[in-house]
Amino acid sequence: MTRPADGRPGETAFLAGYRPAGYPAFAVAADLAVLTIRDGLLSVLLVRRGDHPFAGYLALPGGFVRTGESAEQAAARELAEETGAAFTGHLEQLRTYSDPDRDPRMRVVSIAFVALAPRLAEPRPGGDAADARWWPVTDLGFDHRSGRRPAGAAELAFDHAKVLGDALERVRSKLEYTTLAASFVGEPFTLADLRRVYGAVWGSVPDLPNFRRKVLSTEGFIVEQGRSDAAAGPAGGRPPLLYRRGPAALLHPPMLRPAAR
Amino acid sequence: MTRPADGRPGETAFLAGYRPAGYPAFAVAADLAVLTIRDGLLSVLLVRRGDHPFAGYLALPGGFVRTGESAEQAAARELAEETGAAFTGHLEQLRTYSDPDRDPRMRVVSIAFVALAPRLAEPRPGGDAADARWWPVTDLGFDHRSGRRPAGAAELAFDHAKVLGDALERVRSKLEYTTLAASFVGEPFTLADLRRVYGAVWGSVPDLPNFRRKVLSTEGFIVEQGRSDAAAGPAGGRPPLLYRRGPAALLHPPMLRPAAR
DNA sequence: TCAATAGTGTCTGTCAGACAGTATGTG
DNA sequence: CACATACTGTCTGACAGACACTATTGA
Repeated sequence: MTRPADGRPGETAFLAGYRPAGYPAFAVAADLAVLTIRDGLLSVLLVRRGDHPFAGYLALPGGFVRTGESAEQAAARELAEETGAAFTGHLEQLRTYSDPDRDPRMRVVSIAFVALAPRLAEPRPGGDAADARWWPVTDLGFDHRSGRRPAGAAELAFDHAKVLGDALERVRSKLEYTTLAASFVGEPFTLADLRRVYGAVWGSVPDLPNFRRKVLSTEGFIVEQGRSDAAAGPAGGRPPLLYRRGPAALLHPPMLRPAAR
Repeated sequence: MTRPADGRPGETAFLAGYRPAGYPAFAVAADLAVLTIRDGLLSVLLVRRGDHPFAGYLALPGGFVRTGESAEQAAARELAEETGAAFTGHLEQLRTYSDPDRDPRMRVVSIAFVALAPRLAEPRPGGDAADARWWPVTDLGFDHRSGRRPAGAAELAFDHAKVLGDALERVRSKLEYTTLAASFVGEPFTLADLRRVYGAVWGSVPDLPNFRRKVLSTEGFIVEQGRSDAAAGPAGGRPPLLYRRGPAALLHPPMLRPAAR
């Protein structure tokens, strides 16, 4: 992106003599809303904080951005530390939270990320987290509509309740116009698996025939992978066709969530 | 958002003894992509940099976030400084750019914003900007589709070409599912004015009868304000009805840009 | 044969694309 | 009157909602 300063006359000399001055110093954190579907419930990975501030509170995993790495790299690093393996799912920037008093210790700007993953192994504790585990977002007081929470819901540390609310709304709306739902299921998956993702995220499952028609008619959303050999349900039933994620990223036209209409 | 530490046992004492240590210090900037429609062209406010680094290059206006203010407050302050008056249009966070070498002086994280405004008075120079003026984005090599630019287009300072490309894509897509287009026109406006906004942002004007039907049938998008008394065009013609922005923020279902289908 | 899960066909209403037509102003 | 701009009516096809139906498995 940025060309070397040598291409710009006089700049190298300027930089050699440059001393930063007069700008307030900030710590910069990368915080993660890691979402997955567990037992049909949209769930988020939270850590129980062991140290002040907000000792004992639930918090989004995260950490400070280091010298020499971007916020995206920091987020990927945190994610790998938290889950114990290189992360291969979907990771995107959400937004940045910069209220002056959002951290009582000092001035910290938090660049928040959303990560979507198929059901992962149980997380292992890392950093200053006393423990880390999955929480169904409904257990935290988040509904499927607004992302706002009733008074009395479990309090999260810092402004993480707002961050998580924004993350949920981002995901709910991205299911409408992208193929992101497929990031929530392990491969290969069935159409019923994929439909359950929409049910968990939106709070209501789309009508099955219409859902099939939409997904199958969207070129490149999913790719058929053959029929499972011997994978009928526990109580019998026709074995489903299996699919993998396709190359398409966008849905045109979008699939609007039921309540929105 | 954050409750006072007094509600959390032991934290006040912890904070009294706390000394920040071990975290890299960053400068945090708020940079602005201020967009408007001028002479039917989507245009962005750019400053010509007077000082190193990138002396002589075009850049997005912006500045460092100060102690005690959020990035949003910093953006609003910069905007007011740049335009010479309190800003009343639409201002939203775009995303944060944090590549380690995006600024050759030091580590600077840039929180970028998009501002939309009706045609403003000519900007007045401020800060380290040698001068500030409006540039049609097509003159900068941005097309109406991808936001990516051909090699050889006028170079912008830092990573601002990427920021501006992201801003343009944000606006193009937000016109689809929000009523944001009305932020680009001064009140009162005509339906033809509003339609020209879509034309300028998308690169092709929507079909007029269909556009009218969509806009007028979306409750709360615009509010009729009576007919202009004596405002026929220079060559005559029927005087148009006048409108103001309505309370609705979202379009359901969305109005998709022509090329997308 | 039954229960259970997978998958299909089809009617209907809504809405966007296309475009021909009407209304109301100025010179 | 011509002309320019504003505005309306309507046909059509694409597609989503709703829901009744068929298919294939295990017990």
